[in-house]
Amino acid sequence: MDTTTLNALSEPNRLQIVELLREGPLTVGEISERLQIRQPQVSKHLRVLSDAGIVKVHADANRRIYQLRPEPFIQLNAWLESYRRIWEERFDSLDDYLKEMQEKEEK
Amino acid sequence: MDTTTLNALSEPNRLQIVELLREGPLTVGEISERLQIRQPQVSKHLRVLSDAGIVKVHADANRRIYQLRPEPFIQLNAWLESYRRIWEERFDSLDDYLKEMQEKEEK
DNA sequence: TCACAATATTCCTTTACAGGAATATTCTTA
DNA sequence: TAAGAATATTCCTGTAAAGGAATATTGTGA
Repeated sequence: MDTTTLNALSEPNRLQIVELLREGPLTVGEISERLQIRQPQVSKHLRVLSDAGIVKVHADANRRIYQLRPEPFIQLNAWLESYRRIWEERFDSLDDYLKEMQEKEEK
Repeated sequence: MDTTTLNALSEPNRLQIVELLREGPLTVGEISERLQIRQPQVSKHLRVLSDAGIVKVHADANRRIYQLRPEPFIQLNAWLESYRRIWEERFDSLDDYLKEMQEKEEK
């Protein structure tokens, strides 16, 4: 797992943009209006999201339509899978660790 | 979704620590050694992870055993769920958007 | 071609935060 | 109780990055 996706999503305004785009593609102006963020900042955030591969652009006249790309989410999901055992695990792994420590000390 | 979890995970060294802890609980010293990061930095990163609720500590003599907490991962997974339709969706949502735009202009 | 609309970029300032080094704290054991 | 582990904290410095304001760019339609 590389941190570019997480990093891009960790900025509050950027996360808001992503959550908004979850409902469907939007123009820069629409995003700016809906979120009450000035247009230049929206463009900058979209740039970061685009560089991270989280959104893609489609030119339509002099508008730019932004939409989410599925890949990073699929990737994130795959990464999370490897942690699934942590919350499905019935036994307390801390006990295991302490037992191990004890065994080492007995040697 | 709040950004504290994402923010904590977006730092490369911190992510490494989390990935290491995925295998089981570890001491500060063990983390420091395994990842070749100086102890004070490890402690600092663990502090951030702890504040974010990603890890919990268990005192054992003068050692501190850190281990992952499941909650943030469960939460992250739930959040990701809401994006699942994006990558499972068969139809191209961009086309829908363009059609909507066209309809609006015809009015 | 010109004026305007939509978007991107640049420059500046401020703030958050990571790492280094040193030191403080806490616990154990001899 | 003193010394030494293991860990946490503090202070400092450098750097990345976010927001504001202004401006550049690109495309459209008259």
